[in-house]
Amino acid sequence: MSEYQAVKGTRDIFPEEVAQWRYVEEIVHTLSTLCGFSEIRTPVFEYTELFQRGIGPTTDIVGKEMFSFLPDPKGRSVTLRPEMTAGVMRAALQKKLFSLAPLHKLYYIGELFRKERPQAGRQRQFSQFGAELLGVSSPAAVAEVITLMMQVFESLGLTGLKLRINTLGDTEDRLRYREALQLYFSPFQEILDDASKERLEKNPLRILDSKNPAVQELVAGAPRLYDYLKASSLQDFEKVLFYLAEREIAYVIDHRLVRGLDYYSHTAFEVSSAELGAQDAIGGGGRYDGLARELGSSADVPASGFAVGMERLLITMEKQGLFAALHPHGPHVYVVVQQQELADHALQITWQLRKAGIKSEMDLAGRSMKAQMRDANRIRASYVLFVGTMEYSTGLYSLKNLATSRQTTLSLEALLQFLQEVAVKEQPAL
RNA sequence: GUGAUUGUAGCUCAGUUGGUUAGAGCGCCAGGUUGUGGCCCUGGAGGCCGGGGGUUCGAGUCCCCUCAUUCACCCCA
Repeated sequence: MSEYQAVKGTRDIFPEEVAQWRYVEEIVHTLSTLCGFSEIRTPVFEYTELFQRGIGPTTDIVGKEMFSFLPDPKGRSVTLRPEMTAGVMRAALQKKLFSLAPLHKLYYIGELFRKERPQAGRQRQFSQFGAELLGVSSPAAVAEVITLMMQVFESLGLTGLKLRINTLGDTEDRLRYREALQLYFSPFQEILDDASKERLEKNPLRILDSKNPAVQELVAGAPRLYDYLKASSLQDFEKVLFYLAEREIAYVIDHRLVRGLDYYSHTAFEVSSAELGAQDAIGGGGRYDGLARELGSSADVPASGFAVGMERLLITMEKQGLFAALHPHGPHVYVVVQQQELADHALQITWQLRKAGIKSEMDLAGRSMKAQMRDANRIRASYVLFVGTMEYSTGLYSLKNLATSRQTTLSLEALLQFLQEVAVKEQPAL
């Protein structure tokens, strides 16, 4: 074991796996663009207050999971971003995007940081892709982001995902419901665990998704938010469901789905994967009409969005065998040199091939021909080009197809022409 | 933050009631074939047995501490 290892909760992604990431990222870029979203990249750290205000001081993320530090003794505290939405909204407000146009559709792929104990599907540094639709508040807008998210899953070939959806109503609805909940739970102090008691004061909605069996029994008899929704809120939700049904997106309504972040209102949703173990949420999101005001905006900027955990997505895809067809190919040509005196000549040819756009490789360690051949085989080269005294003197080179073991002798010009032709045929873009 | 789990070669793992120089398979390197790979055969390299302390004539094996891993809780992607 080496002296240094990756920091707890972080990991390295080696080339083979990077190919999987690129494949997924490609689809995210393509589909997001197709749906009219443009990419935004924001800093990995922000002033700590942004998250405190944006995510909410009662949340676990802000309460105990942030990596915060002081860049200089007199400086303001900054925090490695634990989620994306607050930063994106901040950027949009700072740039005064809404004075240019009322509506903005942004998407992102980026790294996040949360100080939690690592476990299956959970790291301290992880990645999410997501989209934010800023400036409109409507069922169509929520349906738009959900559809994009599900579209990505579908394009990747994922199956068996479960989309749960709920409505949290608007601020008024929730305020009335909140009181009802407090009234209902208050008599059961001895049944409630410590966390639930605290939530009873600060955010009683969160008691609903408690996993404590005793608490769950209570929750079963609790009043339903549904009954406290005003007609317009109910209509709003039903319209969202209508859009989903129309697009043949399967969902289940889950009245206990609350989600941990304070800024949600109306629709909230979550997608889980059976492949994931305890941390089975692969993506989630909702509508957050109040966030902009919370961040100091003088005007309302209603919004909705989603975020998908890249690592969890990749794990699920791996489990479902969706990377099987993804085999990164090696160089097109491996230049094998017979004698070390000819190594420079071989190098020169290798570079000629590369200049002609032919992916080429050569042994730089001065190993035996056998070793070079084995290497060519291992890195899955298509052809081997032999450079020996014979080739050097005649200018005619032997090219061997490793798959068929057939070998031909060609001049350098003919070689380049041939390889360029087969290269376009055999190496389609990723 | 809490609980449990596992640390022996690059990887997957053996290692008997504590007993000499710690093993296998795969991988890696070399040779068999001094101009030809995958298969096969032969050989080789590679281990502070996670780290520290203790018990013992003797510790990979037993005890304590520590670090790390993994899984779960909490919560979330």
